[in-house]
Amino acid sequence: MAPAPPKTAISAPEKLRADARRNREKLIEVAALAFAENGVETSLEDIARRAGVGIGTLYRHFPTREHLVEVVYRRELESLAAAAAELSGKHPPDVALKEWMLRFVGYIAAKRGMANSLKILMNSNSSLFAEGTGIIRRALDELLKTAAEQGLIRNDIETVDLLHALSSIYSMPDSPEWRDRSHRLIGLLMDGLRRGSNSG
Amino acid sequence: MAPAPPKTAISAPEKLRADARRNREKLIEVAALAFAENGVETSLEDIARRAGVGIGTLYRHFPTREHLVEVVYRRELESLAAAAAELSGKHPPDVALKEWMLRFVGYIAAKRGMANSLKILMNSNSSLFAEGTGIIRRALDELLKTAAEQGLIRNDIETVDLLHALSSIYSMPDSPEWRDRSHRLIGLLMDGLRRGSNSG
DNA sequence: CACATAAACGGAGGAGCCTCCGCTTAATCT
DNA sequence: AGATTAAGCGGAGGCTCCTCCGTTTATGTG
Repeated sequence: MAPAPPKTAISAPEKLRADARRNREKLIEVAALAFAENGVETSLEDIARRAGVGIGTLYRHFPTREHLVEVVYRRELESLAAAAAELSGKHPPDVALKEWMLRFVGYIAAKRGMANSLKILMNSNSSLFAEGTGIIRRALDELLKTAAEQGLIRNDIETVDLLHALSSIYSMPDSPEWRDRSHRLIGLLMDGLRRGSNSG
Repeated sequence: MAPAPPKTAISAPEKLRADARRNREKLIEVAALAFAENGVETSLEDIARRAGVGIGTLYRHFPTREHLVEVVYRRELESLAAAAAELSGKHPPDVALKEWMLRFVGYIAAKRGMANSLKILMNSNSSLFAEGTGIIRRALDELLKTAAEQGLIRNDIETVDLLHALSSIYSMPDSPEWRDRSHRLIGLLMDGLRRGSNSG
């Protein structure tokens, strides 16, 4: 029996010709927009068109719709995680934490419309989901640790619990007030986090 | 809030024009064959063609592929259940029971190839699955009861346990011997069932 | 039987999926 | 720089999906 090839090609661009890499990036970029606008059911031909490449090129890079969705999804999570480090460099730890939570919540809210499609994806590739939450958890973990070390927040908080609290806005009705609500939620959480810290 | 309409139109043909009913029946019949041959992914246009109707007619009767699959699936289970009564009329209870088990096993085996598609269907409409197992369970229940009453088999057997034992061939590799194996399995089960009966 | 009419038919058409393969071009070699 | 070549491109083409609507027909009525 031949050894099974890896089940998912985890977006390993490696050695691509310059034009190929350009097209690939452009496709991911356009796809991210399109998915956000119209959900993961958006026509692939449309994405190719908007990216200015032929449909054949799209399919060469991403053999199935799922491949493309997966890469886009991973990108977004990674950039969300990267934002944590970036914010840490620009703000005091507690402010960085709050800012990041705001971004997180915004990201989650944007995904609300495609809940169904996402669930299907997660179902068919649950390792992706596990990986995704791992990435995010580590980012938040780092933010919490830094803030706690400087005594700006308490240090007895479980990262996953906070993550869970934040994720609750996912199930919020799609009203125009979601932004206000989520801001209040984050304010509340920050208050709770500061309570009991050295400085509180 | 308006009362939600029934989620699945449980194949209620009711008052259809004669030609409409004919077409509907023909479509179901052809679809059953096609699904058995090529799985539930068979082209719907092909099914319409083979049934001698236009594609529009197919879609009028079955708005989605799932509707069609559901109706076919239910038909098959119902006819399997009906076979129980029929066999009871033709054979002594224990023979009827054995015959029916053979049919059941044959039916299950036929579905093995489309395990994946079926799982998807079940997922999206689990009440259908529940109903299906209910129908079958009742049929087997009746067979067991009759045979037990006449002292041909023991009476301390749980229907669901027997059903479970029979279903095990579902996971049998698709070898050419599956028929022999399933016959041996049924022989074994029958022996077990007779053991401890009044006549044994 | 003939007529009216609502029910049902059916297939053209627009859109998307995905593959295949002749053409283009970036990268490499001399 | 020019030649070589394989990596990459892209869109035509074959297929399916599903809708829409002009045409046909079953059926109840006079």
